[in-house]
Amino acid sequence: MSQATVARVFSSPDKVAPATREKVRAAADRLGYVPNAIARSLKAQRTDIVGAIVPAFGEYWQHVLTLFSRQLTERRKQLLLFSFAEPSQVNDVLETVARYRLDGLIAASASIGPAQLARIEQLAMPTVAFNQPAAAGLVPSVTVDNEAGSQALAAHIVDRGARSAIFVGGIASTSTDQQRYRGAVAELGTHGVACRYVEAGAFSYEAGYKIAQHLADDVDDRADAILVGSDEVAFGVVDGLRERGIEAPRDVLLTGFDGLPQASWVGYDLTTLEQPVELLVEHALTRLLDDGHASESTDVVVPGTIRQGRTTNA
Amino acid sequence: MSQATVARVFSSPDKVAPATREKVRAAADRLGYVPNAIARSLKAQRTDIVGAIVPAFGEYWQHVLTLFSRQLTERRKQLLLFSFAEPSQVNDVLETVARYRLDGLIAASASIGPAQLARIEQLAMPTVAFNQPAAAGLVPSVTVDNEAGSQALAAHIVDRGARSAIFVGGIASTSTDQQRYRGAVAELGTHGVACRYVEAGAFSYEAGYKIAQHLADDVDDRADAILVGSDEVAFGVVDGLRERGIEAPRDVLLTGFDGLPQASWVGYDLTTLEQPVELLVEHALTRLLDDGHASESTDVVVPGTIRQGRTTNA
DNA sequence: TGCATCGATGACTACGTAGTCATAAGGTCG
DNA sequence: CGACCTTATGACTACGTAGTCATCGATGCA
Repeated sequence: MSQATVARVFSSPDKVAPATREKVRAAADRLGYVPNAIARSLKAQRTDIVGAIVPAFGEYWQHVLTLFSRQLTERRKQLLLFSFAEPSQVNDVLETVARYRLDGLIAASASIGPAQLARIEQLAMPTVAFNQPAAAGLVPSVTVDNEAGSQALAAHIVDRGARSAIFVGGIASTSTDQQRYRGAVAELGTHGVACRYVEAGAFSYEAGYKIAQHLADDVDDRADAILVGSDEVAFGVVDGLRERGIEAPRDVLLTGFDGLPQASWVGYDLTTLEQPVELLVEHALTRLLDDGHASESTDVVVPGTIRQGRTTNA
Repeated sequence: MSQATVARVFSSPDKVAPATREKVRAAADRLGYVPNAIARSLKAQRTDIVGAIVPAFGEYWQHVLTLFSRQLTERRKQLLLFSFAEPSQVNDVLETVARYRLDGLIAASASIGPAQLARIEQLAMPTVAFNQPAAAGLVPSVTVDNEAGSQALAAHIVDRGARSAIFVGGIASTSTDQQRYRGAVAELGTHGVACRYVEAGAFSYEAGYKIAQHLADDVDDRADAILVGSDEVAFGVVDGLRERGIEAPRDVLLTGFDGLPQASWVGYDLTTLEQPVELLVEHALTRLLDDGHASESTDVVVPGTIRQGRTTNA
């Protein structure tokens, strides 16, 4: 047996005579031999690994990651996770990413700014920005239609009789927040409904909970409807308002954004814009792995659908 | 400049004269050179990557994974994710795992049976079974103290006046279910309280929701308390019962197990056994990466603490 | 029987790094 | 000022694979 034959048995078995193949297989079993993917990657210049740069927190990202992992497994690829707790860590993370010659990179975080995107560009690694509108034009991107989604939600609450509204965002400087707010304002404007922006300070349950109590205490400034920029924050808002005796939809109409599984939980039953996450992930991976030619438009925007929950049942 | 000098600049900079170092750095910047981690791994027989085999579903695993990723990032290691939707996929996954020469492997799923653990053993890869009691003795493991936790919860509800109880598990054949049920039965037994086991059929919100409605409809078989084997199922149970007009703690005492973030959300405010997940993860990684000598006991069991929520506020 | 063809296999090499050893340049001290 | 030591650098090799090319035996056909 030569090393070459063994290699063939594991990489292109049909090029080896069946008898030899079996002998090699048996010997491998006996000796506990397993092909070395590292060496294979070095030689083949292909790792079968896709990297993902994501924030270390947040229900939404956990949910998305799970889907990426599932779909990658189906394609016989692995997911290498690069998570970061602080935006300041992103640069370090990028340098680490650069060292692994990944087959593709998923950039999923508002903390990845233009400078970082430029660095990614340099790496000459197939990249997709996932739900990060600010990256559009700089890097191929796949995004849910934030503006249209927000417009739909706004139209929905106007339809339910809202004459005043507040938009609760997570972090004002993020492009998702801006797009979602803009969509809401645009639609509400055509109906003569004003909409103030309020910043919760984070994309977290706790931030939503706190800001809701402030809103509740500020009696001068009640609104018919509260549009929350993301589901996780919305859950906090729902609970914070409840704490003050304000219940949706009785006292206020309330919507989220994202369509997390928990939004369907009966305890919240939130009206929200459901992202077609499976589809988004599929688009992202197609773009990353199958494409090659940038023939099609590099920025994909996929519409979401309204999930009608109890919180806007007038 | 020789290749050797360049290598030194990136792996042990202090062995290179400052002037040379800067020249190399500058040239690298100019040419876009980045060290190749794949080649490095091949040579060094060390990948700086830790693998994790986890189910593709479930809030709990998402939560744990996030923590692993965070702690690994601090140790300058990466997390390579191997997720599977069906238990039948585990064998395939294991073969893939074997090919990557990982620095360590986290086996976290009840679907990894003795046969699979034996295979893992063969790989001669540092391994830790995470919250998978059945692996104890076969592979080093880190687990929360399921029995003691369940006992504590049982004592708690007895203290709150429960005279009858039901245990709602996810999947009866899993070792976590069994340990948690056993703990409950043991403690309740000493107080003369019977405790039936009911299987939800999955570790999911939906399973809990459905089983709760069955329980509610079975009027002959009401109990003072329901001990649910995991938080995610418990959320479903809470909502399923509410749907039938049964509210905790008014009509029944209710507890979960795990201590997910959502348990603290005011909407549920669940009494549950909080796992010290940070600590568990730390133990797991220490065992995996720092240890080397199996001097200390290989099976670590860490106690949890009760989180007192509204659902047992008699 | 001789020649062309084809399938199976082996020898060899490159992928990019890190460690070993050798070598050259500079510095110290008697 | 020379023997010795230190520091910086280069040449070389192995890690385990896959692809290229060469080799060899068998088969088919005239």
